[in-house]
Amino acid sequence: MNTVEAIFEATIQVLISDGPGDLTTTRVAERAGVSVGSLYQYFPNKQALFHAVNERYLTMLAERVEAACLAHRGARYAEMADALVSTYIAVKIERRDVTIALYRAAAEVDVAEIVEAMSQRIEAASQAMFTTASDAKFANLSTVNVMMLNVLCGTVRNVFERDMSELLIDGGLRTQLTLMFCTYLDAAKFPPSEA
Amino acid sequence: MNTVEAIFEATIQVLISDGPGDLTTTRVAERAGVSVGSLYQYFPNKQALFHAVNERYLTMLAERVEAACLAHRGARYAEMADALVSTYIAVKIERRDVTIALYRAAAEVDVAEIVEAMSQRIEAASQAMFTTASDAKFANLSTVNVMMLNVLCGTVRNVFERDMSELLIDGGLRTQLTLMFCTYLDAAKFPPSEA
DNA sequence: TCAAAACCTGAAGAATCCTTCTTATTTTCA
DNA sequence: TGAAAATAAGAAGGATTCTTCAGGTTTTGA
Repeated sequence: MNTVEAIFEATIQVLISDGPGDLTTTRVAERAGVSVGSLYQYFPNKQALFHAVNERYLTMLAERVEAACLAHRGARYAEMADALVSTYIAVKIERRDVTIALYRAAAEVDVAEIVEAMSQRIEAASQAMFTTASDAKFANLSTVNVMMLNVLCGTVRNVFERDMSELLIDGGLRTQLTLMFCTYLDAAKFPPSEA
Repeated sequence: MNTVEAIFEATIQVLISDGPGDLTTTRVAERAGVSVGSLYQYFPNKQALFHAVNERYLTMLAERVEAACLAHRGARYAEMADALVSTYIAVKIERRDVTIALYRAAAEVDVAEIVEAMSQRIEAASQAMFTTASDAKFANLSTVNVMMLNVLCGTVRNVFERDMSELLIDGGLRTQLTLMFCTYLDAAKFPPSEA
């Protein structure tokens, strides 16, 4: 394994086992099996390393969601909602420990910028998808779309941070969130469905 | 002002201006206009101070939500949803800087316990309220209720941390979240409304 | 082959930070 | 009033941490 790769992985492992408060250059180097000096050969400082790890993870997340949105253009809106929710949760659940570790570390000001950038990528991809829904047009899609993504990201984070395993393993979160989005989208449909 | 009170307020101010990473006993004492020695007269260590500040804030939040839930028993479920959303957002928006500062500081393991305890208080109060809805019974209220609160807490946090001012000032967050809950509750109603 | 470049090492400097402890001041209350 | 208790002050100890640097080892490529 590459030295840089080892450092990346070690950073995540330290984050998982010791938390962001105990993420020290010494510990990362030790875990990566290299010296502190080597670490500073590739990263100008601790902050840069931390930034890189977060950027990598969030970029991967954004790409996966973008791909899913692209793949569901022209589908029915209920399928779109399910795809969005399912993909997002799937990525997050794939490496649960990493997900939780990075959620905890997200407090740093530095990370906020990355989160913002990736949020906008995802929002754009999602909105582009819903615009092509085969069975509905939406009145104020922009607002609705922003809401859904805030709800999706926020709720998933909350569930992970509270470690509500039941909701994750039995798919309850996915099912309920999809249902919620479907009813919400239905209400935003244009022209409105007669009730 | 009390010394303890001054220390509490100073802690929040340091959290707001310098962030949780630079929350030092020296800085807090300085800002509070007391010596470090005095700080340690009231709190055994920095952690305890931090814990106390968070507990105080979250307890207040829980109490306000509980009161709102109690006040809306027997109402229509749409009104309940609005009350829940409105109250929660109102409390969070009242002192926006404090809200944001504590969100950022919530990464500490110590805080997770308090968050969990308060979440359960709020969940219980909310469920008790929705049980008394005058215009509907809900099939699996427990699941629906847990979902709504995760969505509420998660989404609001997301919006604050991303600093999406538009959604807060024009009431868009409140309106949309309430609408989403109403459509969701409507789908969970028993017996189901004919579509 | 062999010099230059790249890479690695780990001790040490410089800067903080948490916490304690001794001393001083103020308040309590008998 | 006056002594005991409570409160306050802030310098200093002890422990970490980030980062640099001088000097080795390995790889490259001509």
